[in-house]
Amino acid sequence: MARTPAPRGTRAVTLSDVARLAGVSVATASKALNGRNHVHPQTRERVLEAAAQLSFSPNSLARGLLAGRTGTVGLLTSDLVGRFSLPILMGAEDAFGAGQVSVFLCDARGDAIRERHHVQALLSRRVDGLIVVGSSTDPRPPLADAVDVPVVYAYAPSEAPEDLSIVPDNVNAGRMAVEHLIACGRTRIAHISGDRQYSAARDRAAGAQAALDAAGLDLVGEVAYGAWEEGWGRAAAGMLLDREPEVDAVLCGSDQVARGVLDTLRERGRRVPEDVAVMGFDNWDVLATGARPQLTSVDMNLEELGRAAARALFEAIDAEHGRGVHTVQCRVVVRGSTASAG
Amino acid sequence: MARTPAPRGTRAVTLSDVARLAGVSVATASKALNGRNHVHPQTRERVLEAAAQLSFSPNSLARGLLAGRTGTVGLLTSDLVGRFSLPILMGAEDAFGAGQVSVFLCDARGDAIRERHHVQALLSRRVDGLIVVGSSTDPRPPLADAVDVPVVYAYAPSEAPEDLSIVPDNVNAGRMAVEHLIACGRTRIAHISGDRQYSAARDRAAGAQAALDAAGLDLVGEVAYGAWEEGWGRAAAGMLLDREPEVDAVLCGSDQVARGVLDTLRERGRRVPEDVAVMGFDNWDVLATGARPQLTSVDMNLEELGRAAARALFEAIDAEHGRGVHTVQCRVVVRGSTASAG
DNA sequence: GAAAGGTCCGAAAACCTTTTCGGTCACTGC
DNA sequence: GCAGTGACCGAAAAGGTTTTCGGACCTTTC
Repeated sequence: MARTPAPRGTRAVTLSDVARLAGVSVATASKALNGRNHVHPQTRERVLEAAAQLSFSPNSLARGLLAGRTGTVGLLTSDLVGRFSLPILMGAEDAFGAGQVSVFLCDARGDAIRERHHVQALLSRRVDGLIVVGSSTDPRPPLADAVDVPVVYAYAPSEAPEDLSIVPDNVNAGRMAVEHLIACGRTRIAHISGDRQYSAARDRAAGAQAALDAAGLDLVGEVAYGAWEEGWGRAAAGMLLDREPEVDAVLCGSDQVARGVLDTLRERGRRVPEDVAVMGFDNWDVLATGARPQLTSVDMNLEELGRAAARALFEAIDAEHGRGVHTVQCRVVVRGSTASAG
Repeated sequence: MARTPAPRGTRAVTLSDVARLAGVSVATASKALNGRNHVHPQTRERVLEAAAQLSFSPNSLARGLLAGRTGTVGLLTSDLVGRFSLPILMGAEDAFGAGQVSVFLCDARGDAIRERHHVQALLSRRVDGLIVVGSSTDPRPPLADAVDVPVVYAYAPSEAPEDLSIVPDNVNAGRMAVEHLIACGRTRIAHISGDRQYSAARDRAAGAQAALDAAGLDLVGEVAYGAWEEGWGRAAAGMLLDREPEVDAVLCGSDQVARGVLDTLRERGRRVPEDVAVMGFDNWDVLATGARPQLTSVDMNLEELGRAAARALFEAIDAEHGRGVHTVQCRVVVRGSTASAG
C-alpha cells in the first residue's frame, strides 16, 4: 500500500510541471492529455507517463473558467430531513454521476432567505443548472432571483407555468391503487388519508374516486383526512369499523397511516388480507416490510423522478428549456396485505 | 416581482463591466467590493451601485483559482439511502452553511471504484477538504488515493490510526441505556439486538454489560443477536418470554427491533411500561413516536456528529490535522415505554 | 516655493488550462 | 537543389479575479 501521506502545503502539481518533466510545452502536454491530434504518439506517451508519475489532476477551476462551463449543478432542497427529498437526490446524483457532473447540495430548511443565499452562492460558483426539490407536492413560488441557468423543479412544482416541473402523478396513483383493490375482489373500499392541506392527499383521493366511479362503486364513508401518523391511522380505523363494519378494503394515505390501520384491525379481530385488504402509500421500506402482513404500497418512483429531473436539466443545458409540469408515474408494489380475496 | 426571465446566452457580467460602469479600474472595483481600504467612500459607493445595478456576482472559479482555496468541501458517503448518512450530512451542511462553504455531495454506493472516481473528481475541483461518511460504525479502509487535503471520517472510522475519525460512542450509549432502565427501577433486563456482525451491536452490548456489572446485576438470558428488523424483534421477544418470563425490561438494538418487541409484548398481554419497559436505539422518529406507547430510545446525535466532523475539517484546513478516533456522546430520549416502575 | 507625507487610483502580474495560429523540420517529387 | 507538403510542436492569448506596487494628486510644513 503505497499510500503516501498527504503532502500538505505543497503546491498542487500543474500542467507546467508535467510539461517540464516530459520535456514539452504546456500546449503539447494539454493536447496529449486531452487526446487531441497533432501529437506524436511517442510524445503523448512521455506526457502521460509524466502526468502519472506526478499524479497530475487538472484544475477544474481553470478549465471551467475558460470553457464557461463547470460541469457542476446545484441541488437545492427545502428539507433534507424529510424522506422525500433523499431518493430524488439519489436519483439525480445517479443520473449525473455517470458523466462528469458534480452536485452541490444545499438545504434551505424551508427558509426563503436561506434559499436566496444558497442560490447566490451556487450562481457565483457558476453551476450549469439547478434542481429545486420541494418537500411536498404542493406548488411552491419560483426562485426569487433572476437565474441565468436552467432550473428544474422536482416533486414540488413551481407556481410559474413557464417553469419546468417534474412531479409524481398522485391522481393516477390513487386510481391505480383502487384498481388494484378492485382487482383483488374488493368492493367496499374506504379511504383514510393524511392532512387535507396536502395536495398529495387530495389528489390521491380524487384518483381513487375516479377509479371507483369507473367501476360503478361508491366509497365506503367519506374520505377520512387527518394526519400523516400511525396514531391517526389507528383512531380513524376504529371509527371506520364502528360506522362501516362491512368494509373489506382500506386505502391509506401513507404507510404510516396504514400501519396504524393494521394495528386496529388486528385488535378488532379482522384478518388482513382475508377480511380486509390494506394498502399504503410511499412504499417506505422499513414500514412496509416490517408490517404484519407486509404492506402493499404505492411507490412514487422518486429515484426515477430524480433521474428524470437530472435528464431534463441536461437537455435544458444543452438545448432548449422545457416548460410546464411533467409527471412521473407511480407503481403498486404488491405485498401480503392485499392478497386476492379467497 | 421583477423576476426577469433567464437571459440565456448572455455573457455573465464581470468585474470589468462593473468597473466600466462605475468609471474606475477593475482593481479599484475589486477593492471597493471587498471592503479593502484605500478606496474613497464616494468611489466605493459608485462601485457598489454599479454592481447592484448589473446584479454582479463574482466568479468563484477565478477567485478560487487565484486564492488556491475554493470554499468547497466534498462529502463522500457510501450509502445515501441509509438513514445514518443523512443526519450527518445535514449537520455538516449546517455547520458549513453558516459560512461561505459549499458542499459537493457524492454517493459511492459502497463501491470502491466509484469512490475513487468521486475522489478524483473532487480533487480536480480543488475541494478544500473531504468528509467521508460510512454506512455503519465498522472501520473502513482509508481512501485509496493520496489526497493532499484534510480528510475527516465520520460514523465509520478509518482503519488507519493516523487518520481523523469521528464516531458515536456506542459503548457508552449501551451503558447509558441500561443505567436509565435501572433508574426506572428495573432489575431483570434482557437485550435483544441486531446483526452481531455490526460493531454497533457488539459495542452497545458491551456497554450494557458494563452498566449491569457496575450495578451488580446480571443480564437476563444471553444477548439475542439477529437482524435489524421488526420481525426479529417479534420472534426474539417471543422466545425471551418463553424462557425468561420474569423479565421486566428489554433493551433493543434498534427501534425497529423494539417495535417488534412491543408487538409481541402486547399480544402476550404484558403491559408496557408497567410490566416490561422497552427501549430502542437510533431514535428514529417515525418509529419511536408512532409506537404504543411511544418509545424511549437512544439518540446517536448524528447531526451533532456531522457538525463535529465539519468543525474538525475546518480546523484541519486552517491549522493542524488532528488524528485518531474521537467520539460524540449519545443521549437517551425518554418516552412512554420506560416510565418509572410504579 | 519646495520637500515631505498622505490618500487614492490604476497597470500589471499571477492563478492554470485550452485553443489558435504560426513556426520548424523532414521528406517528397521534380 | 528547391518548392511544396505534412506532421508536429510552442508561443501567446483568453478567461475573471485579487494583490502588489508605482504613480498621481493634494495637503502640510519649513
